[in-house]
Amino acid sequence: MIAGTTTGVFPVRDYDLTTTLTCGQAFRWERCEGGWTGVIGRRWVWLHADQFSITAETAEPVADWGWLADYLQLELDLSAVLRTFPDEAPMRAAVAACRGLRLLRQDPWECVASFILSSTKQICQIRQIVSLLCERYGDPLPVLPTHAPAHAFPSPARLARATEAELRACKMGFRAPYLLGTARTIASGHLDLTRLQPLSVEAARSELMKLPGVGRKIADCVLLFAYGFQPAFPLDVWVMKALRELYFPRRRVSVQRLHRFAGAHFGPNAGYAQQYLFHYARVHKEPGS
DNA sequence: TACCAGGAGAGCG
DNA sequence: CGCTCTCATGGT
Repeated sequence: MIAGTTTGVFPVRDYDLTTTLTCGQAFRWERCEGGWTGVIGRRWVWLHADQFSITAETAEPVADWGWLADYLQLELDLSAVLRTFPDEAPMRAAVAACRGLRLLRQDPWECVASFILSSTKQICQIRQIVSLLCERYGDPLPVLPTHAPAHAFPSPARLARATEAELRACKMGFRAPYLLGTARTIASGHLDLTRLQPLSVEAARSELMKLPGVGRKIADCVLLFAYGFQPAFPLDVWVMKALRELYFPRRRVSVQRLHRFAGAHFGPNAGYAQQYLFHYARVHKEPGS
């Protein structure tokens, strides 16, 4: 006898589901009937939230909701994280603008593959590419009646069997050989993403940067969004611009110096602070999504 | 139209 | 080293 239910209700505080799912850390969530549909691992799920709880509906009975609690980081005390941010005007403004923003805990392979596709792409385009990739190479998943078909994120082995031309047809352009090379490296067992968690952040970063198409920035995204390494501080064009304007006005500052500043200035949850600065910069300077 | 987008890697001096 | 150029594609 299998105990299980297709509906889970989880009490939360300070959790803005919409901001969390759309702030540029994950690329697969779609608006649906006042909530969001997406895929976590090999499970399709429909999420909706009110002020006090998040409700999840799945297509198949769930006996243990740990996978969802882990992905959404439901047990994290956000206020404790925010208290570690430096007490200063820029961070107060960012926190005020991003109330309830959380960091997810994503699958490392999906995260590294997605961010390889992210380089010099707008978030809406990354979403399109990832969507095409899943549609064409991901296994179909059961969904609730009346919902659109859903697919798992394609495995490294599946993408390793594709050709560069086939991947380019998913509109990823020059990123195709990077994704293919990384898929083949993972599929061959030459690099095992499941063995990075115990490493130091520096060691884990240098492992990730062995993958083609993965430099410092993408490695830091994976360290932060998939493994939860808080010293990881992805420095993209938005965050660099924000740091320069907020902390180094009218001065020329190298990327290396920005990294050193971030590591020293933002405290034990620097990665979290980074995502607040990223989203703050985008919502205040970008008219569209 | 010109410029930009959650960059990385190769080639240069 | 650090700098510049290229890579593909689509949005603004």
